[in-house]
Amino acid sequence: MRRSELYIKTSKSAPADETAKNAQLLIRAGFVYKVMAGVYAYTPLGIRVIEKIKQIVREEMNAIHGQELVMSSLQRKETWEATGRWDEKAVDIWFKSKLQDGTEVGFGWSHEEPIVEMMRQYIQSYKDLPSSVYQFQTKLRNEVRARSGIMRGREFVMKDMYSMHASQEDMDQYYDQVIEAYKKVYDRLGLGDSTFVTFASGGAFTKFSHEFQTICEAGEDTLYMSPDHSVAVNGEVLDDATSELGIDKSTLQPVTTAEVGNIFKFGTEKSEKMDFYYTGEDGHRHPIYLASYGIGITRAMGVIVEKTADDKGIVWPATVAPFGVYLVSIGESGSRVADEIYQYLVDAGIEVLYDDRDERPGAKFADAELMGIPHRVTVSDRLVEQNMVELTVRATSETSVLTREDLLATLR
RNA sequence: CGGGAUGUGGCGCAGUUUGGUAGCGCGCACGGCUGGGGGCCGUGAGGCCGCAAGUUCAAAUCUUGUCAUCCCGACCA
Repeated sequence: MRRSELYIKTSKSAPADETAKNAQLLIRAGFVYKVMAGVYAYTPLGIRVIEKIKQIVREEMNAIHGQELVMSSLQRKETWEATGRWDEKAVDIWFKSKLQDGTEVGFGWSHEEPIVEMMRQYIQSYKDLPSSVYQFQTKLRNEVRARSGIMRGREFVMKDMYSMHASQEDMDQYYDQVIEAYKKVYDRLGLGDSTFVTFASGGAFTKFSHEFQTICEAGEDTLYMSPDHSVAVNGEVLDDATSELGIDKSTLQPVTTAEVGNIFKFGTEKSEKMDFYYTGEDGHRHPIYLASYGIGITRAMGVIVEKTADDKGIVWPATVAPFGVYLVSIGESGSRVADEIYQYLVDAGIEVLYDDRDERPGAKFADAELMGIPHRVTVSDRLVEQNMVELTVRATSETSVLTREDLLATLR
């Protein structure tokens, strides 16, 4: 894409009403637009990152036989009444409204109950199990207080998956498979080294859940970790979990983390409440074992920014960067040759953001760095004389002068 | 929902204490110079000073209300 055709404009200053680093940088670099507190729109640049993250998650969920679908944002009151969660005393983050005929509806903050209600239509026999479905959905949550930029909004993109099983053993086995899939996801997002599976509060249906927590100063949680990182417990269940695991609490050290995923087993409790049963080989009806698995897509995006940014701006891992290359043209012959290089790289399947604007070099360099594109390729008059191009790595500032063939080989 | 702070061209800010006809930087438009780190010069466009009521000859400035935003806390499947 040519920069001259991209409407995005970068800014030297961050908006005064944002203090979160992720929001400041994402707004300055033109990835997001703030609509109101906790609500952000994503620009053409921003959705490229979201789609990259989603695709990684999609591939890993498909690999464990998850089937993608999309539920609705509008939900029925009756769907939630069976489990008592329509009540605002049970769930205090509901957005609710009414149809013109007075019918009450809710805006989806979760899709647990709606998924069960829908799957009931399709799953009746042990032959239909196990099954696992997932979606990417914009969740709407009426949080009393939004904060931390895109890390905790009232509207955010989440991947939620639900698995259904005939037995506890089958659910447990699949649950462990999901943990491994999640680890692959966080590895690919560049967060693997700092993300840990932790014991956390189980909420309404189980005693403990597992959270995927990434060490991040901007996070809201406190994790207690053993020195070898083999045990990680969320502060909210520290006493319970350590006694259950037989661990001396004083050996664990606190770190600030951000929750980037949460998985939990419902067992059969929710199925029983929602009349979600299957007929077994024995001809009798049995409740279905359910588990649920979430990944905050937009939150992960915010965490990546928080963790990788330096004083010049964002530093996207190559796996989620909106473009692989930021191509800078300098001077007249530089621009002419940059046009060629652009076509050359695009034809080779490389995603290039080509800064073809009539701007001074410094402005282009600053934008390349602020936007966090992994590689900057510079084509200037003086490089054209040598028939060479320059490659600069965003993360390390390492610079090399190459032929265009070597450039392509390096980028691949 | 409790506590604190802030709302002034698209963005960042000054002006409010001591009321007197709104200013700076960035950005934007036009012209020129420049051309490897957000460069320079000139000209110009753009503002119901969050909104509403009140005090006053006169309100960005004082009073009251209200809305919004941020931070801390509580909350957070």
